Amino acid sequence: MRSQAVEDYLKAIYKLEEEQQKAGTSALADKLGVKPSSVTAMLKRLDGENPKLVDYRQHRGVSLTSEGRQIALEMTRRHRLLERFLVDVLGYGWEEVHDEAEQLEHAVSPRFLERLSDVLHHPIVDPHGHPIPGIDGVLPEISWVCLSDLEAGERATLRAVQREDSDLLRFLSSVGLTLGTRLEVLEAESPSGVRRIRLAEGNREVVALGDRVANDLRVEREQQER
Amino acid sequence: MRSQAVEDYLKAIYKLEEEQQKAGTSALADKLGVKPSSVTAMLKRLDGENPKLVDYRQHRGVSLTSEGRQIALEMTRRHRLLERFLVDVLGYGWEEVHDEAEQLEHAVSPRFLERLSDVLHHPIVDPHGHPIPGIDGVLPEISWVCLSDLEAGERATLRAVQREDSDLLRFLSSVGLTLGTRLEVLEAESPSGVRRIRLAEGNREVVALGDRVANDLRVEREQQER
DNA sequence: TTTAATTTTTAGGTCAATCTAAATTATGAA
DNA sequence: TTCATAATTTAGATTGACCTAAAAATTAAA
Repeated sequence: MRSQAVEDYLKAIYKLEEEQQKAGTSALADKLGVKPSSVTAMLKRLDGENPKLVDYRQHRGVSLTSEGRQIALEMTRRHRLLERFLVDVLGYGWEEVHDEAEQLEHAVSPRFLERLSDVLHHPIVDPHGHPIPGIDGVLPEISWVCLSDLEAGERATLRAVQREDSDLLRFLSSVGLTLGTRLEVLEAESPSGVRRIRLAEGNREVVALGDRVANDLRVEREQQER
Repeated sequence: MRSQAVEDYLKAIYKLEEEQQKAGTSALADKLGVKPSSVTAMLKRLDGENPKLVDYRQHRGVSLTSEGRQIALEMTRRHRLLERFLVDVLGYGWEEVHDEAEQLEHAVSPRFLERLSDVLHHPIVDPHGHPIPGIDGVLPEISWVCLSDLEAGERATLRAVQREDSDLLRFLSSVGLTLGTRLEVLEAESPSGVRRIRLAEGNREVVALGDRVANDLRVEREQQER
């Protein structure tokens, strides 16, 4: 129990719950890169074991028990602190850290992690802007909105990217859209699905973004001056 | 292939070869904490697979092929660099690092390791004084001798401790015998198996050491002044 | 509401890494 | 050299995590 596989399943269920998609067998299979039949088998195990880590009912999906959520949050803390370490100390790019952290998160001890958190001065977000759960499993509250919620003319600061996709991340870096960058929405919400924004600093480049991407970018709204 | 288990077996065989004990089935079983029958099974696999990682003949022990040694050296590099990191960056004590590194060494990528080596300024010994193999698998040549090779009256500097034993390491720290400490041999080679040395710095404490321990401490001889 | 399509589960297998118990092979002391 | 002891290997099982193919349940469309 508490094998690497178990940790991965709990994390995947947690992520689906977070995205408020209901965690079904095949959604999980997809995330984990295994066949649905394997998922069914594992869910039965996790439901039937002591301690019970998930609530699973046939054909009805699965959810985490509080023990299960506890572990998922711990894994998330590990993952995100490790990503910070990779970027801040080892000089990785933000698009390169995911897979490495994915491996390391299963290997580090609680001891290691707390030392690391000290050395990094207890960061509250990872390199993509995702909040890092505390040791107590509490997520810092952060009130950012989707870039797609902004109207034309609004200004905001890029705070997070909700996708682990190194091509996207590389693209964002290449146009100067890194965390903390201020921007202004030129055109929002068009039927074509294309938005246009302008960087408020540096080269003031204009960037076109698809609607899916606009949905994955989280920004901090700026006070509207009038 | 190249599972955690495989990496552990190769490392264990390497260590036995290094200590010039012949690598027999049960010596390996001991080191690895498994039953001899499991070792036999694994050795057959490692011998029969492509690439062939060990030379194994029934009842006759096992040795590493150059591919096998290559991997064992890589694991050793990982282990020792990670130990340095734990001590130098995370502030672990030298007696606390072994188990943590044991886990991490299987999880870090080559990329990670080279970045780490950069950040640590390419150390050539781990916190216990053991040489760290280069990326090319070459061990830095170091000419240290056993403390037990010294005659009474000789002076030397402690350079390495050849045992992963946290009680021993804690003891050494507690009497001030850390790496780099200068010392003088007061009594050597007595039939009782007890040696007495004096620290050449600080409190100049006199320490009694058993013969097994004296064998595990490596020192750099000082030029005899006369 | 009936059926077709999709999703999920069951049944039965594989593979790596371990185990126990029994059989075999080596070794060393008399 | 012989035989008892110790070391090693074989045989056969187990466990976790996965698979494929077939069966069953759910969902959505006609």
